[in-house]
Amino acid sequence: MAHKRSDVLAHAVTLLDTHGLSALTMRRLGAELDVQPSAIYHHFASKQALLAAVADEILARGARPRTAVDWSEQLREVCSELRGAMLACTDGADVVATVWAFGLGAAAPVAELEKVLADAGAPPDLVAVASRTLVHYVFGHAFEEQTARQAVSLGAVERSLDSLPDFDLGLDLVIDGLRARVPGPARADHGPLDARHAGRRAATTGVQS
Amino acid sequence: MAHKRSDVLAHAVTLLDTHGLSALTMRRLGAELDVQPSAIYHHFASKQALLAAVADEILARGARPRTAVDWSEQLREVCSELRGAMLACTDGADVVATVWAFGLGAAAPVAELEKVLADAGAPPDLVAVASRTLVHYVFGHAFEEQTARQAVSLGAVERSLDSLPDFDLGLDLVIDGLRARVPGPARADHGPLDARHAGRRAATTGVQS
DNA sequence: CGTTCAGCCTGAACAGTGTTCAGGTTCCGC
DNA sequence: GCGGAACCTGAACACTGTTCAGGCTGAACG
Repeated sequence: MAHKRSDVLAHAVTLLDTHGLSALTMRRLGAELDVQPSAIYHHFASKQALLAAVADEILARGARPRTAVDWSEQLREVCSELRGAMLACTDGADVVATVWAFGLGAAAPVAELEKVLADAGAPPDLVAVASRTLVHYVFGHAFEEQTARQAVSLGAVERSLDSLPDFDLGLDLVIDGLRARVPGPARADHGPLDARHAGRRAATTGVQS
Repeated sequence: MAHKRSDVLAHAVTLLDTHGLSALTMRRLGAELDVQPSAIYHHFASKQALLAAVADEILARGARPRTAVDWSEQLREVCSELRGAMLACTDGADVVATVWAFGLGAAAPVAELEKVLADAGAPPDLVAVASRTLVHYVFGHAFEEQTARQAVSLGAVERSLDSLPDFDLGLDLVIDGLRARVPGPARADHGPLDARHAGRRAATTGVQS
């Protein structure tokens, strides 16, 4: 029976998650579908196009409902969802970040960040800079965390996972810098920003691995 | 005449700069040296090891003297040098960021950032988080800028280069967020941080391309 | 002088990679 | 029944990083 584009995509995501990016080969994916490698080119113009679709699928699967009203919390929500989606799939950060960097896909989160910032009243320059700064941070952090995690699981290094920099703290660094530049009603009702971290950490770090 | 390891490395960097990362092949590098591809393995254990050496060489070539005394300006100096070094070589950001992400090299800038922050009196957690946040930002920004630049030069997209987010502004975002968390004598003698950007931009953006 | 030995290299091969293409099915709607 | 779209085959092309047995060269040593 013939496969549809969505079947090929689903198998590609499964193969990526179970055996990693290096196993996501046209030949291996073809074998998984009981099909010649060349058959995949009927559904995707190139491997890059396949990977772009995989990246978008990873993001779609990690979607979570939006509840925050404050713009700084909205930024945190988007970044947290992006991070969770990438970490939920083996080599997800690598795939998503690469696809986005080459402008082939994975553009939704950035657009969302831009919208939040624009609605908060940030000037256009700041919207562009801040959304990219945030996304660079999320990509870099997730990629590093995922790389380190699998380096440990492969027994290459015994570097403890707890020593990885805390995601929320770095995010707060950028958001706090942003608060001084966004005119809107930013909720800055916290003290010297110390105690509130420990409380939120467990909640926002929603990784299912 | 026999080549030394430094000769191979120098030719590799030249090849990378003139024809890009995709041209940096063992076979092509061998041809450039009038040598069989396998001969390179006498100097470098693998292509990854070669790339790690190339990344360190790119960083070494971009070294600039340190003059700042204030820790925030020191951070800017290190980040600016890192950015300049990567942008000065074709696909430099890609090579350096990848090598660093896999822990194979390019560790010097991060160590330097950590030292500056520690000397400024930042607590250990913050040192780790902030240095990584900064380096993620610099890598992400440089990679995106370099990718966009060569996409334009190849005629693929007509996206204007001026619309790229400003490097210094994003850096200030992080550093300002940092200022509230570092106890030391941070020079925060500026007003609503508007006019000073335009003045410094031309000076710090030291790209020689 | 001859010998030794490390450093450097050859040339062929291996096991993969993404991609292309002419041709061949299969199945649905008209 | 016919046309045509969707899907697939199987072989090939032009690459990639990497390995390995063997050969060459030049400097140091006795």
